[in-house]
Amino acid sequence: MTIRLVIADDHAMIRAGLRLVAENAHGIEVVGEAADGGEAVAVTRRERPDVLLLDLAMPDVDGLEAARTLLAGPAPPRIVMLTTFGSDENLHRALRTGVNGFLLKSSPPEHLIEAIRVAAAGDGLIDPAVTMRVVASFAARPVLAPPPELDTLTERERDVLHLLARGLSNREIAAEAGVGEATVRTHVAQILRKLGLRDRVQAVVLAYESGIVRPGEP
Amino acid sequence: MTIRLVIADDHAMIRAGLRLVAENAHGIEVVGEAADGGEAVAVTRRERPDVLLLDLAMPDVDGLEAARTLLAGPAPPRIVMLTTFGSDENLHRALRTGVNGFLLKSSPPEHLIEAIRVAAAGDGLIDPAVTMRVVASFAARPVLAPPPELDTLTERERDVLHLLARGLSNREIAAEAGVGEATVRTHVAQILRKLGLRDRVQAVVLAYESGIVRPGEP
DNA sequence: CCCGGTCTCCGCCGTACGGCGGAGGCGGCC
DNA sequence: GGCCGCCTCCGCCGTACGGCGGAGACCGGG
Repeated sequence: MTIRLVIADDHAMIRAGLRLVAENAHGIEVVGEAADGGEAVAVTRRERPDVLLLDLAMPDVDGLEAARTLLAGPAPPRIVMLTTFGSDENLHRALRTGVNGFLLKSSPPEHLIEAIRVAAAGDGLIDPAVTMRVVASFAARPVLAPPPELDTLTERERDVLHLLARGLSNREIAAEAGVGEATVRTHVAQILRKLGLRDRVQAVVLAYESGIVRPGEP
Repeated sequence: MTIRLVIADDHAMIRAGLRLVAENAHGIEVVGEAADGGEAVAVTRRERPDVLLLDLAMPDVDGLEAARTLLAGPAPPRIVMLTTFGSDENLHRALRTGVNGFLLKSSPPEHLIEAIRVAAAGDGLIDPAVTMRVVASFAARPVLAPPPELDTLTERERDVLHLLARGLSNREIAAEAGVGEATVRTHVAQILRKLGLRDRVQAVVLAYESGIVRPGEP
């Protein structure tokens, strides 16, 4: 079960180098090449490789665009994104498309082989040189700036705050929590008082900013 | 320039195994061991290793707590977090503390050696088996799925939405945007109508969920 | 030229919200 | 037993909010 690989890069020289590295490894077979994003999509759809090695910056249709197109389509390949410079922009956008690998061209060839094998298995590999930036994007957000007197809230009040932060009205919160609307009013008032907020809108903002609720976590 | 390593794990057997693996590699010297988080902090502060290999789940003070303590202190070590089970909770919390490595115990020993070397160099390595979950946590936050009719908002309406999402009242938005309160009311009403929302609270929620505003980005 | 969209404002009106004070029940703690 | 915190509710009241309809000004395009 050799890994079928397509290489996409706008520089013929680089393609040749990548091909050499890939073919030198056991169990990897290069089944196609492409010089821009459009070709990459076409060749990938024709050859159906296990893994697509995709340069990020290419003329015409770039790697990101090609990745988006392929990953949105049927039976997408595993994609290892390759780039010269690991800017935050590139990194984040690549990760958002859902690639299985993100490598700098400055990485040693073994990393490339490893990334291809990892991607073929459905796992993922991020270049160690940029991994800490990914980590930082987690650390930057949250919880390091601990919610001020948030632990002064009682359990019930935290419940209400969670529902509040979903955009529910007092009536809906009451229904959800199985209590009366008057009770919810009391809780909300208490929350606002304890946290020094003016209204429920500010409570929602605080909930997101403090990490009590996170985008995409229902 | 050998890498000085401290190993922290509550199971003596595991510690012995990790020590064997580490000492079998060239350029790594084990200078200390710890059986819980408290010890890990103490030994690390005494030995000042380049890298601390830290089990996540330990009695008393766990690995996360130890990592937080050390990373908040002076001259923190590079930390490689080790865990049996790569739950999302563990992963996210570890990354938030700012560790340089996150490895599952099911990984091959070479990965461990690689992670230690990478961490010592100040870079980072995330276990390929969980990397796609990290990637997914980027993909989950869209920009890829921008709420459909969000682009139907006019520029002014988007301005107002941004201010709205900061928790401002109509009056404050008016002052901030340099228009009358009545105008803001019109814009807000229009925003709610276009996006099919009931009130400003839901607008704030949508703003965060859709990535129009992000926690920590004023 | 007139039409459509945007931005700016106005008034009216019903309502959800938030502040205030108060009350009863229940459990833990001294 | 007494105290205190939490949870549960109630009423009163002022206000910010949101829906509705309308208006004038500007600007671009058909």
